[in-house]
Amino acid sequence: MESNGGGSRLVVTELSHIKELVKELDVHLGSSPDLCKYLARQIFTVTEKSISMIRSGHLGFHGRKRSAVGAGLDSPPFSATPSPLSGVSDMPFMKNKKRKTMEKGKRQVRVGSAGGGADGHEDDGYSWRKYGQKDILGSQHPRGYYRCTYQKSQGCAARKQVQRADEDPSLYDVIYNGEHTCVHKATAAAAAKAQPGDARSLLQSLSSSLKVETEGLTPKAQQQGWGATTPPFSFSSPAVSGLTPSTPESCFGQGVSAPTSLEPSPATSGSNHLSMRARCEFDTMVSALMTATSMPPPLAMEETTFSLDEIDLSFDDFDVSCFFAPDY
DNA sequence: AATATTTGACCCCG
DNA sequence: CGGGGTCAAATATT
Repeated sequence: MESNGGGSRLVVTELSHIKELVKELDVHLGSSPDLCKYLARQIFTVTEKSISMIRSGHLGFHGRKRSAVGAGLDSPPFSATPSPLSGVSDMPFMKNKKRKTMEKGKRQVRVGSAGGGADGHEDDGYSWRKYGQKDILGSQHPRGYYRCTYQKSQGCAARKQVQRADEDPSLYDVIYNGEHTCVHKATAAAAAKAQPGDARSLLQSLSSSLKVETEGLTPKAQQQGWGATTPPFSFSSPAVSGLTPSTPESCFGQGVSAPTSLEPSPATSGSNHLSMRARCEFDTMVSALMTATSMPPPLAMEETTFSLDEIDLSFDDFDVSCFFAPDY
């Protein structure tokens, strides 16, 4: 449906936006440990790099494989700013409306529903549980109230409100309230402050985040957990396989549970975005890993440099292995 | 049986 | 008092 030219431009636009979001995150994150800031900066850097890569045509877009991105997996574990997908506009909407200074700690975004399912809105990467719905005065559509699924198990206080826009039913206004304290966000924290020697947890975080990226694309194996089916990404490393996560589920409440259909939606501009993002995440995590473990002695990466093509490949095979050479 | 959603009641605040 | 956010019992789903 889309030409490659327009596609890449779209990607650039998209990434630029992510860049903006990250910038904002960097600001809003003033209350969090500066390590998070560091991570945010990393993401920013990588994003920029990616953009320049695309600009220089370094990566020809093989517009193959319409990986259904209908359910936009997004918001990397360490991103406190949920950024659903395509239509995220920070809030330049709400024109001459009586802007009621939003309380601090709230973030509002408008997202498009694209292929998020005939009824539902976009999946932002977290799993939510609806706890209420209310008709709002002056609004045609009711407002839904959600809280993080892990509020009970992990005390995650994140909440959000979703309301369909009156003007354009294909858009939703989402107000996020509170930060995620569940593993998803904890992933970042873990990555940031992991002490040397705690590399295994980092690797786990990494793999879990990559898993999140992949999950929505898995035609089969949409089962959660690692055991049963082939994990989206397998990490071959004595250090890791050695400890064999007792119960990955208990370690991190597994990633997205994409309630939205995995139907092969037209995938307007999907795969590339995803690939890019997966790569960005990977890079970020890797650098965090290296930093946290003080690169030199602990871990030495061997094949951590899989390119976009390889990642894309993984979407086909679901069998990409990363070899972390533990020299100890 | 365990979990998620629906929906009216309840509560707080302007 | 009334709007909007949350609770929780009843249902629906898995």
